[in-house]
Amino acid sequence: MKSEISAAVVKRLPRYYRHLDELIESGVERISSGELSKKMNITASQIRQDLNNFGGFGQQGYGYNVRYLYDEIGKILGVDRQHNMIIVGAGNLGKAIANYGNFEKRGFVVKALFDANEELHGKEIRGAKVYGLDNLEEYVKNNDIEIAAIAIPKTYALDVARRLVECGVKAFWNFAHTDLNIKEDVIVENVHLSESLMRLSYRLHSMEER
Amino acid sequence: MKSEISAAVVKRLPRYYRHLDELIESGVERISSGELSKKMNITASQIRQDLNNFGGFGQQGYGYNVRYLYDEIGKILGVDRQHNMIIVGAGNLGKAIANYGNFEKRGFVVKALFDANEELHGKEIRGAKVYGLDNLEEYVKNNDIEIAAIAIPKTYALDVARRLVECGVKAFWNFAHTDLNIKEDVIVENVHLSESLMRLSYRLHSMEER
DNA sequence: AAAAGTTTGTTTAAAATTTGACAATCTTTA
DNA sequence: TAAAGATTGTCAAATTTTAAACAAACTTTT
Repeated sequence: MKSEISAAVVKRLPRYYRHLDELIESGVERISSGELSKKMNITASQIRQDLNNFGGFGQQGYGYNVRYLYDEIGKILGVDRQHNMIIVGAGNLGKAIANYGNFEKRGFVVKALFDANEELHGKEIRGAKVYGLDNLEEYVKNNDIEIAAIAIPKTYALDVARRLVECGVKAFWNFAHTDLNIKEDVIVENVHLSESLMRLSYRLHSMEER
Repeated sequence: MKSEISAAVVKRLPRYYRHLDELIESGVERISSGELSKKMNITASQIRQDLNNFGGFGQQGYGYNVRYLYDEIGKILGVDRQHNMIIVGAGNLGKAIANYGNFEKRGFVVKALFDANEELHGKEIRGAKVYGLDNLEEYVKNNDIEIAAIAIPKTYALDVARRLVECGVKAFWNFAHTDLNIKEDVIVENVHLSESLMRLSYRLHSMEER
């Protein structure tokens, strides 16, 4: 069932979640697809169809209960559970991710960092220790790690990822500038910052040329 | 003309660019859409159609000249020119972006950072000084700034962005967890890390349930 | 230099996504 | 409690995106 949900829909889900969060903070208790469509700049039809992939969360003549919908989407996204995470690479980016506390609110807990640089070993970032890469396998096996953020140069990324797959890591949050083609059942969510910046650049120039 | 290129195509362009870069590094001089399709895990048909949006870069019976194609896509993306950039927010993320040298290779030059925290004022990160937010308008007007990276809490993001639009900034690289709805002709490229992580989480759970 | 083999650019078909429309059903009003 | 109004869930149409197919044109081989 769930596996039939299209990537296009999945991509929009977190955005619904964020907007519903804002509505809760504003004290809004109910909302119609029409109102939400104005706030989010998408069509009401799309909202209704997206949500219906997972079940009928609304009610005719009333709309959607904001809190209920928020919780349901949270469950769908899996942010109602805890996910243990490690960060490979304690450079600027790795540190930035580790320091960002908001992920923890959504259940993503950074348990440890790993780095080749010996000077960093033993240091702590928001309660998470930095270890050497030798300790990788042992730590992952003993600490129920589901997710690994990859924040190291592309040259090492695939090697490390393969090692992690061997000890049971099923999902990668990949910041390295390379595709992590491993196995079919390993999940890779890419955050390619330089690609994002190039898209920005493209749009900047295509604007000028009109 | 250019404005008719679909978002789906633009999204793939930087990936082509990266793979061509890898090919150059490996000393490969020519490549067919068929070979590239294997390397990139997309269909050859899509590659040919994508590239043809911008002109005929290949030759029948030969394929594509890697270096030439790389340079042409570079021009299309606008990475053959320099883009001056500022970073608003010199926290962990702002610093990480500023410290990452690879953007500069593609013509994106971080000229300065801005932060509310007075302790940071005057410090330098890779040659870029940190200023107070009072100096924002003056600096942007005098230094030909095209792009602003927004790495501050969502509460302040829209205010700062509006101020920057007033002084001529046309493009935002937005890391704040909010939509920057400003004007039609202002470009916003979002990097919503928490949304990315939630998509990862969704896929992790939808896997388990199969 | 002719024949065989490649591979592009482009056309056409298929698949996926988005939008529009409306009956069914709930809420609110009188 | 009945009528009016609102809004969902869903079906059908339109649009967009992807994939397949193939003639045209180049390269390589003989």
